[in-house]
Amino acid sequence: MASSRFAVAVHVLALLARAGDVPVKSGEIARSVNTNPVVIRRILCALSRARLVVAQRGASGGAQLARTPARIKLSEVYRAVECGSPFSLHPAPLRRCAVGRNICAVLERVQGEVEGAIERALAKISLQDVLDELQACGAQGAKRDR
Amino acid sequence: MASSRFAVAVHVLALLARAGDVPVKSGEIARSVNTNPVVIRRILCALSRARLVVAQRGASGGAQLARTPARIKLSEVYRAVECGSPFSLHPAPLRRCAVGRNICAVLERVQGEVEGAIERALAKISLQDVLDELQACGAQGAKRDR
DNA sequence: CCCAAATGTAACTATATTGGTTACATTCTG
DNA sequence: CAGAATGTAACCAATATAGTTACATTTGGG
Repeated sequence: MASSRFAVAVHVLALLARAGDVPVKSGEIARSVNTNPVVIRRILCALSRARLVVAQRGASGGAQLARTPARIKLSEVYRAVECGSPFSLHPAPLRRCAVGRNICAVLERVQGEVEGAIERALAKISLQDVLDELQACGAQGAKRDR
Repeated sequence: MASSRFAVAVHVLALLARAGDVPVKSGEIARSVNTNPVVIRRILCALSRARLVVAQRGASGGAQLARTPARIKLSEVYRAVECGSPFSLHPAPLRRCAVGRNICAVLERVQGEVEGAIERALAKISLQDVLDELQACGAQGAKRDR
């Protein structure tokens, strides 16, 4: 089961970007994503640990981007909220078999190649690129909603 | 939860490669992988549908590679047994929000980039490469076990 | 020609992950 | 200091995965 945390995280960051420097509350974000505020806070928490957003507690708190959208790469977002590899190794192959004994070492290298490929693909895309595409997609879109 | 089907599939194919043209039974494979024969048969079934192996039913049946190891790319194996994307889109963002309305289209493109990157990374590795690395890893390894 | 052995597959179970929800301690601001 | 927000724990439902049993189907050998 692939998680949707990355998708939600990008959605969240896009909303924060459009809000500029006014802090956005988890409840508002949750409405746009169409989920529960706690789910959003969990994502925000991960993004905050990764230094991509800053959250302010207390009354009139909320979250803002920690950097300009051009300086946030999707690879950082991915690392912040997903586990990394699209497949895992099998637990305990038979050690008294030439294949079973060594296959995991080989597969770990393959796993490394794949993770690197994902990382590089996502490093090419910035949050600003996402905003630009959103703008292009929604050329018909209203400006004055949130 | 990332599945281990790809890892098991590569393990299975390596065993078939080493068996040459003698058919290997799911039970024998299961012993090396250290799992249940049905789990192996499920993987073999997917690999068979992808035309990577041929299975023979009935007494003295079993599975063999459908091609030489050099002509089997790990990208084909991955496609045969895994679902594709390491992340999924979130179900139903709010359509009356400029971001919510268009984010999924943008994310689908990102998803495409990532899937392409995985595909290309795995297309560079053949089953023969895996066999060579197994050999290198297990240079100390016995030849006469299965 | 049948029987043993193998695949293909359905059905069920246990376990883990994910996302949704409630609840609440903590931390701010006005 | 009161209200509002985050951070987080605890729980639940839904789903995916892998393991297991069971069995219909197929096939080759005696």
